[in-house]
Amino acid sequence: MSPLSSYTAASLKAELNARGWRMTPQREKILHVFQNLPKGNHLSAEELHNLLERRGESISLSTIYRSVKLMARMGILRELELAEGHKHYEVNQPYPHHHHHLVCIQCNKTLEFNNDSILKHSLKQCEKEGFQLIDCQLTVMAICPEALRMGWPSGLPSNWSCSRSISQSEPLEQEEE
Amino acid sequence: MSPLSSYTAASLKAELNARGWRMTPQREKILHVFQNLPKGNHLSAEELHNLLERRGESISLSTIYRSVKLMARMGILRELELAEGHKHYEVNQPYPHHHHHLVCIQCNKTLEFNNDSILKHSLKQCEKEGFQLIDCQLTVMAICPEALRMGWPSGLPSNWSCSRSISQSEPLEQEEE
DNA sequence: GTAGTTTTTGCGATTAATTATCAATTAACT
DNA sequence: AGTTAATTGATAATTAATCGCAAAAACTAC
Ligand SMILES: [Mn+2]
Ligand SMILES: [Mn+2]
Ligand SMILES: [Zn+2]
Ligand SMILES: [Zn+2]
Repeated sequence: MSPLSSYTAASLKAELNARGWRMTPQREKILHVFQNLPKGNHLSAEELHNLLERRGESISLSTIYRSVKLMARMGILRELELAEGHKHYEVNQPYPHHHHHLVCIQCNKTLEFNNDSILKHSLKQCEKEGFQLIDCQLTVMAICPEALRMGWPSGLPSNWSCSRSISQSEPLEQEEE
Repeated sequence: MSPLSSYTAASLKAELNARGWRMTPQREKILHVFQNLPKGNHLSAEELHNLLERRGESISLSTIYRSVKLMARMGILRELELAEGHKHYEVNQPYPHHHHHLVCIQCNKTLEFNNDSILKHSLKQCEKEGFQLIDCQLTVMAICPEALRMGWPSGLPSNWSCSRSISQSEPLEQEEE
């Protein structure tokens, strides 16, 4: 099984067993949900729990938490810290399907984008320091067009109002000494 | 006050008052701690609280939480999601002092590194989507040399063991169709 | 500087996400 | 089929962070 291909129920079982762990219907269902999740979607433990509940394939919340954590540690899922106070998960698609996230800190709208050079820079830094790269996540915190149209930052109810954010017209070419 | 310079107690007060908010000894003390924090250090709310406690300048934990959140929203501090289950803060040094983080997911050792092109890529993506950039954080999750020497992943007690992490010898040049 | 107004603080209580405990169940191996 | 150890589900516990409120303090205008 190539590290660039997707997990199947069979390959998940194989990897679990190789570590002395077990395949279960719960783990298979969870894998299935993530494999069929439309591109650009992310699920929190709670959301995954509700989704399965609605489908009549209920799994206890404890098991949900345990499973996504395990699958993240195995490299099957990616654990994301977006801007909502809880973790989100998605299938971990290694290079070249690796992507990053643009998040509106006002409304939590999240867009994905591909950029291979970020992985390249991360690898370079790892090599320089003798680390072994596992994953890299660029999170771009920004304000979406909708929030801008609504008058961000002044026209907003006790929310973000950054007055010294990095200017979009800042010079960006030269290296600092 | 240039957006590229550091905040002083006076400029903090000016910015607070401009928004109808108030300067307090608590906020001044917290600013002072971050301004004198050695490069590469980050503080959680709890750690900041303890640090001030030890110096005999005790501030209630509620106020600590409120203050760092406020100063992050003002753009004075940067709110970091590293690998420890709680937020860390550092002074927000805009370009060209902007930096990113290489984190060992095994021991939480954190190294900083500069890389202007990441900010450039983030800006490009923001412009493409019509967003206004506030901050961007590349978090590189990896295994440090120490953990590797200890035999990661097999020689580790019920911890991370990614078998399909992005290989360091993967081809990285071509674009996907 | 004093008074008035509004924000801020400190305390305790509260929420929300996640983890721990443990008996009952079940997957894997022989 | 029987043995063994991992896993589940239910519940309790933990932890980071927020909330409500009365007292204290900062700004503003006299
Ligand atoms: Mn994604
Ligand atoms: Mn830093
Ligand atoms: Zn938005
Ligand atoms: Zn380490």
